[in-house]
Amino acid sequence: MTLPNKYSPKSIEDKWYAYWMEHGYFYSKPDHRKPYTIVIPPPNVTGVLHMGHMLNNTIQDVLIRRARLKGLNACWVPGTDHASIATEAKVVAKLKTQGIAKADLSREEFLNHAWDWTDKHGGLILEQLKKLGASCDWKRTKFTMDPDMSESVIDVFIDLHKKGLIYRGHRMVHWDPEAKTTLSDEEVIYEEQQSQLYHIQYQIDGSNEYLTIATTRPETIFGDTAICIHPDDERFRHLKGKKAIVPIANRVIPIIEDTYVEIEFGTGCLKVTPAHDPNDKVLGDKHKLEVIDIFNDDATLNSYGLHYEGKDRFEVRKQIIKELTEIGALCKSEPIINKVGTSERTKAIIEPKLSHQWFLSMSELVKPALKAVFEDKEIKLFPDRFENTYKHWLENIRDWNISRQLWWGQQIPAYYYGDQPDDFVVATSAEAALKLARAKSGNTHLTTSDLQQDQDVLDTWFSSWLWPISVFDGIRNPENEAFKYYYPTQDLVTGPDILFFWVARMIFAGYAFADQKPFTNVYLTGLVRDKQRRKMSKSLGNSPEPLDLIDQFGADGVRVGLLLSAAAGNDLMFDEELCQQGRSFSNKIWNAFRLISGWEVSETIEQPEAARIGLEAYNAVFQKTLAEIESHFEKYRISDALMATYKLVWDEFCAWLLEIIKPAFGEPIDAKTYQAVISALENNLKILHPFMPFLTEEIWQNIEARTPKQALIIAQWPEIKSFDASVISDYESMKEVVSGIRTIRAEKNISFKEGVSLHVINNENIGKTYDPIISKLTNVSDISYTDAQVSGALSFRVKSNEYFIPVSGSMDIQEEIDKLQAEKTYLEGFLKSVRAKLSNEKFVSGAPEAVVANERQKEADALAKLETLEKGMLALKVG
RNA sequence: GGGCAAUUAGCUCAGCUGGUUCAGAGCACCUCGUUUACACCGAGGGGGUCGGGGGUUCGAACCCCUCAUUGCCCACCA
Repeated sequence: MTLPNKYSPKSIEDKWYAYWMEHGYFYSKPDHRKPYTIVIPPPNVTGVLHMGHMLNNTIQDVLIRRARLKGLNACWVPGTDHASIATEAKVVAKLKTQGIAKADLSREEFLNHAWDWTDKHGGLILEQLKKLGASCDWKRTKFTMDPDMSESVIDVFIDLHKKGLIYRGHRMVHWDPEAKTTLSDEEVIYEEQQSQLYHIQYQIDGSNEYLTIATTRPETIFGDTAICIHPDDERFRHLKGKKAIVPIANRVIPIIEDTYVEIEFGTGCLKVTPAHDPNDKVLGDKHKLEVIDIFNDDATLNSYGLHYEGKDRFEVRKQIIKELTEIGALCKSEPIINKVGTSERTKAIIEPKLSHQWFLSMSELVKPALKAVFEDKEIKLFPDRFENTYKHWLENIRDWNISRQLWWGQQIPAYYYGDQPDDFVVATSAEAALKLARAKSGNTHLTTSDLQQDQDVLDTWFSSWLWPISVFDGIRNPENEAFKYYYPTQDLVTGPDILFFWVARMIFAGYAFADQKPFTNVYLTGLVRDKQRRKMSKSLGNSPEPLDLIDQFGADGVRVGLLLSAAAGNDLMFDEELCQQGRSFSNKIWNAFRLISGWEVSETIEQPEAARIGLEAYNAVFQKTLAEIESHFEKYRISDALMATYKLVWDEFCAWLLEIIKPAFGEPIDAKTYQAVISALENNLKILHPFMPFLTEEIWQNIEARTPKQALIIAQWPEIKSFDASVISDYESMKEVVSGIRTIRAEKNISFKEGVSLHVINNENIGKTYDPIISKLTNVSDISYTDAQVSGALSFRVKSNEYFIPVSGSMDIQEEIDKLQAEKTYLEGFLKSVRAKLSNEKFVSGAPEAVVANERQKEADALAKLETLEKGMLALKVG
């Protein structure tokens, strides 16, 4: 069998993914094993894969594959989210290109378009995840608008309404004039912007005096229903109880007093617009002011805007400034930096708007979620600093506006039967609603045609907060086997940007509807940024196409590249070079396998001593590393786990072990060594598999023919065994010796082909165990032990041992002496500092015994080495 | 305005409970190398007063104070 000298992932990846699917390794059903469950953060159904998905799904796949290898019943539930506002916006935009306006469609027609779009594009992202190697249980794929999922949402709504936690309220909410819907507090992003603060004069009614207010929103003067001053403000004392005239509108409004006004800010006078500012609304309620809403749903002015009716708010701002200037009402304007709320989805500037909306009361739901993290500690966040953020948000939470003026989503199951705000009932169907409505109204003549279902849908997050429960049908059918087995799930992997939107709310839902936490560990990834720390975005064009990367570097290479520098919670500065490193690593492993597979095995030759010792030492190193990897995984330090694996395979396995056991060119290898190295390779493939599933399966299946039951994906994680630390420490000393010899060869340009001899003054009394390895790796023809300095030789020291390599011809004695002198100077300094510590009474008495003993050991070692050095220098000078 | 975090080699970051992991890793860089797995390689090498200042301690990258810079989250000041 001849293998290509480069690993080529393309055909191999598709082959093994198909094989895994064919044999159902991803599928999970309840059995006697312990479950290990992850639910995917469902991407938007019409979304495409971006680097953030790549990172966070790679991590999930690593966790799932590792769990599978460790013998757990691993179940990774995939799915998609209907993403109400985002999807609806896309559908509206698409219809627009076809010349169709949403307003011209009935709800039903629009939803047909939306479903068409979903069927056409939906799930594309899941297909992309397969290219990455994601081992999801595809049979369990869910969509947040699957009939059973929607039913769960409605059930929960009705339940919460019954409990009085969901209520309808007339409140000031965030209005997105572009999507024409309200948004929750979390969906509003505040952005700083450069604005103007306009000073506008209002005439005092029945006087020639003027009063000046300051505002950033002059277009809202049409909604003014008062002017507010501070009761202690001397400047305006004489205006108490008077009225002012709104310019242009020429309406007369009262001048009120409230301590809310900052005397220092602006002019100390505030215009009050209760319909369009949350603070003004509070003032308005307090002082019983009139509320004048001047905007249409798209933020154009309505009839209250007089001659500006029908014009957009920002257009009106420009024009009204002009008009105010012309009539002399504008005294000045000054630049000011303020924050404006924008819609997370449409980027439109939010308009505060008073309207009837549905709210979910949060104060009770929050309690168990705080307890779970801070008292019972049954949910952990990684990194834990996010727990602070979580706490702060939970403790300051306000009621959740869950209604959206959209069509794409679960329609609110409220049915109106009359004109009063209270004339509605909540029920699963119109029929059920009718019964309730008749009972509530006392009107037995009501028919379904008298009922009008609420036109709004629920916030997307009102369905995704149920995700870990509803994917197992735990809302509708809490006693079902799957739910009882898989819930609560173990790990959740997601970005910190949806900590509030999703993670916290899932915790609320878990305790509220399943009486249990939804998951135990939350791993928060960082954001993927580009080299210049910019966020990756379509508009910047700095986001690589994930599938192209996979094409170029292989899925394994990309996975490794992403994980190498992705500590939990840390942003990832993505650079294709990382993927290159991943690809190189794939290639390195591939070639290690090529080397081994090319060996001819002989049953008759004996195992060389070097191989025996090398394997023994390597196995100890493997065990040590395995323990480190376990510890990294326990702390969710995934990139550290990968790095430990990387070094084990590249350095310990390839660079040291394979070189040690490698038979001479054309010679066969003994069977014993071969078996051992195959077994070592297999163990490596197992620990590599979570990171690099395709390559490892390919090599695994190439080592020997395997039945489907023997596939690597379902193999057993290597057993953890104890190891002898002294073996490792001697092995490390050996490496230093090898390195010393190599340095001399490199410095003196002695070719590897040219054999050299090595003389050792064995002060350390190290056994000769490793001599065969030293000989083999450095082409040392003979090693002799001596007590005396060797003249005409270059030397180096490992611990207090001294090593000499005689060189033919002359050598630069002075250079050697200088080298020794430099080592000596360093060592003397070191010794001085160690002794300073040891002669310090407080250190000796204060520090733990082990630390003091350690310092004494350092002192002894340094002294021994110094002696060696001095002897060496003397010999050089004499010689 | 409040809170959280970060600042260690050219870059990205480890450094977990203050002391044998104590100044590290990977990449990049420099020199050398067609040795029979791999140049997506090998061998060797250079490079940091651990952001500044102060303190606690026998001992500080690590704890405390302070300043600076950066990032993130939260907050209704027109």
